[in-house]
Formats: sequence, structure tokens, C-alpha cells
Amino acid sequence: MPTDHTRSAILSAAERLYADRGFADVTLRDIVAAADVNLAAVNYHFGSKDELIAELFVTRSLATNRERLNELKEAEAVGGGRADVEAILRALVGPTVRGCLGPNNERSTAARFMIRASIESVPPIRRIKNREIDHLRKFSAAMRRSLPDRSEVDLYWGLHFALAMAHQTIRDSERLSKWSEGTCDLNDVEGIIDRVVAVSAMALAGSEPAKASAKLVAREAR
Amino acid sequence: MPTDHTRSAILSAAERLYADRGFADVTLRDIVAAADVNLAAVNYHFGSKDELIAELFVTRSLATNRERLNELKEAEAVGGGRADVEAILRALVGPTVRGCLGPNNERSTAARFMIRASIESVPPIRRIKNREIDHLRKFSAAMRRSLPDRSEVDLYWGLHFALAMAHQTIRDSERLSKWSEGTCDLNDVEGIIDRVVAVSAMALAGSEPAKASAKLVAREAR
DNA sequence: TTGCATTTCAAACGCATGTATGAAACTATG
DNA sequence: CATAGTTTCATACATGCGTTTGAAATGCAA
Repeated sequence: MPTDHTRSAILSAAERLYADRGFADVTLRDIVAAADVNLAAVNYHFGSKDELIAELFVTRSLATNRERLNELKEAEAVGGGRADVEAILRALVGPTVRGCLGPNNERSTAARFMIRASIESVPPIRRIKNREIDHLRKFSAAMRRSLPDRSEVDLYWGLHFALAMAHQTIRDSERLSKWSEGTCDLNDVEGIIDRVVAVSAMALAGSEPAKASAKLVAREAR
Repeated sequence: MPTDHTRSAILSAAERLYADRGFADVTLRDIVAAADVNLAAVNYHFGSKDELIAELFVTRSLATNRERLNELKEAEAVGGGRADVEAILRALVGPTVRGCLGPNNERSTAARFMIRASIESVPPIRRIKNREIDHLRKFSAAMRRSLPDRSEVDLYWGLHFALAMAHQTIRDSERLSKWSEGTCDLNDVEGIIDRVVAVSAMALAGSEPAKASAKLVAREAR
């Protein structure tokens, strides 16, 4: 007999419905019907619809962030305080990609909910995402320790690109799948992570500043 | 004296309001008030709210696609039918980035509208985006001509990552700006394009298949 | 001008939504 | 058992939305 049965029934029904059908066309009435509770229960337990959504998103975000930080800490422990570049990147993008991609029938409701949250940007979630930066700072700090000679700018761009590739692959996996006519295997989660990590590691470690400035000159000469 | 004054007044008012405040909280009543026309005019001229949004988005998309294809054609003309990898990538990401980033006060309403369209995913726009693949196919074809020895999979992933970096930089420019505490200059549009092109060109041309399979073995041995 | 088609307008419709209310049912403590 | 606190419930409220209506205004050809 679970404490607060109603509350958790609402949470799980809401998560499932939002994951399946998106935020736009799921109403409180849909949720309470699925949860088999009274309409007023949502406002009683959560205050408002937005606070319900926020609670769902915060819970899942915290879980992902915890996973990321665990991987990061482990990588830094192995390297004696200075983690490998690829390990940092893997800690950053791995948990999210693993959670959100893979065979359809294996994707958890939680993961599908997070995909929705990233596709349909809804006010309560946007507000929370804005506070995500403190968490990211831990990764830029780790990267700074790992590549002390690299310029700050390059570090940020490298991490940003890693997140961009991972995130956009999750958002747009369907488009890539159609575009490539199935050539790109979106179910090979670890392969995808490898690709993202490899490309962003190259971006971080590979290019010499000389090339960049040469390009700059070429452009300005135009 | 423009023909169909009402129609175009609605279009430009709607574009400006959507650009400024997002799709979520701009109503038809807001639009007709800004355009100084009657409420019923929207349905008379466009049929529905969704069709109005669709028309706005289609117009702007076509313009961007045209720009992209012009750059691509030019690049292929220079190379005698076989464009340079970097030129293809530049044609793909350049127009969008140029349109959507840069100093705030220089960004056109059209560009800000397209940013909104990419951040807040709304049904009529989603439907249109799904037909975008035919356009992308021209770029994968060009890339295939440019890198005939490269595997199909790598080509698609490379192009996808290029779009991912460009797109996500536009979407999340604010986050990167805060995260890097202003270190990353989001106003340096051409510099951003250079970075995106450089990284994705490296991804396309750089890594040898040997490394990838080595990684695969390492992972499976784990 | 007459007559017809197009466009504008004020007003209302219908509906779905999130939220509030107040009574009833339940739970647990003394 | 009694009673105070919590939770559930049916129901109603208020509002804002996109859309429709039908009449008035306007433009334009004959």
C-alpha cells in the first residue's frame, strides 16, 4: 500500500501521456482519467498543472545529472584528478543518449518524456532549463583541467558542439533515419555515442590555431 | 497602395509578434489588433490560424532553401561538378546561421521568426518540416560526388552533425553565452560558421575507419 | 446608376481549458 | 467513540480561444 497513492498515480499517468502524445494535447482531464482520480486532485496535490509538469521534469533531470556526474567523477578518479577528454565527453552525452535512443520498445517512459520535453518547449520546463548552467560548469571545469593549454573559447565550443550533436540526434532521429533511408542505425546507441565523442574530441584536441587564423585572414581578404 | 493590404498587414504583424513573444501566447486577437484589421479577416484570408502560421513558415523556408541551393550550385560550378567538402557544408549551414545569429539589433524579424519556429515546435510547422528531406537529399548527393570513397553512413552522419551544431547554436545561443560568460562571441557569425564547417569537415574527411573499429572492439571487450 | 462580387465588420457561438468551491468520505489520534 | 485533520469528489466557474455568421461597406464592370 503506497503512501499517497493518488499523487503517484497522477505522476505516472501524466508522464506516460505526455511521453506518448506531447504536452500540447494532453489535458488535466486526460490525466485524471488515466490515473483514475478526481480532477481536483491535481490542484490539491501539485497546486497547478505547471507545477505538475515541473515536478516531472525536475525529477528526471536530477536523475540524468546524477548519472553524468557519477561518470565524470569516476573518469577523474581513474586519471588522478585529470580525466581523459573522451571520458569527459562520454560522461556528458552518454547518459542522455542512452536514455533517449535505442530500440523503440525498450525506451522507458521516462526517456520518452524527456524527448518530448526537449522537442516541445513548454514554459515551466524552459524556466527550469535555465538553471542548468551550474551543472554544465562542472564539465567545463573538468575539461579545463584536462586541457590546460587549450583556450577557454575552444573548450566551450567543443563541449557545446558535443551537446549539440547528441541533443539534435535525439530530437531529430526520425529525420536522419528517413534522410539516410535507414543507413544510419539509430538503435546502435553506443555507436552513436562513439561518433559524437570522436567528433567532438577531434574538435577539442585536433585543430591547430594556425589554421583558424589562416581562415580568418582569407575571409577578411575577401 | 498595395494590393491586398489587409492580407499583408496580417502577415507582417503576425511574424513580428510571433518573433517577439513566441507562438504560445500570441492570439489571433493580438495579431489583428497589431495589424489594425478585423478579427474575422484572418479566417477570411487564410482559412485558419494554422494556415496563417504555415504560410509564414513556408515563405521563409523557401527563401532559406533557395539561398542554400544557390551556394551549393555555385560551389559545384567552381569545382566542375564536384564541390569542395567545406563549400558544401558552408552552403548547408551558412544561410541559416547568418540569418539567425549576429548582433541583436541587426537580426531581421524574419530571422527571429525562424528562431522561434525552431525553438517552439508547433503542429503546422512540424508538418512542413517533415517534407524538408527532399531538399536535404541534394546535399547528401553533392557530398557523395565530392567524397565518392567515403561510406554512405559517414556522409549522412557528417551532414547531420553539421546541421546539429548549427541549429543547436542558434537555438541555445543564450545558454552558450551564459555558460562561457561571454567568452564565446555569438555575434561573430562568420567565425561560428567557420567552426561548424571545420569540425564537420574533420568528421567527414578526417577519421580513419580503423580507429572506429578499434573502438568497437574495445567496447565489446568490456 | 444598377447590379454583382469581394471584402470588412461587430457580434456572438461553442467549446475546452485550468481552477475554485464546499460538502462528503476517510483516517488517525485521543 | 468522538473529533480534528486530511483527502476525495461532483460540480460549477470564469475565461480565453478559434471560428462562424450575416449584415454592411466597398469596389468595379456594364
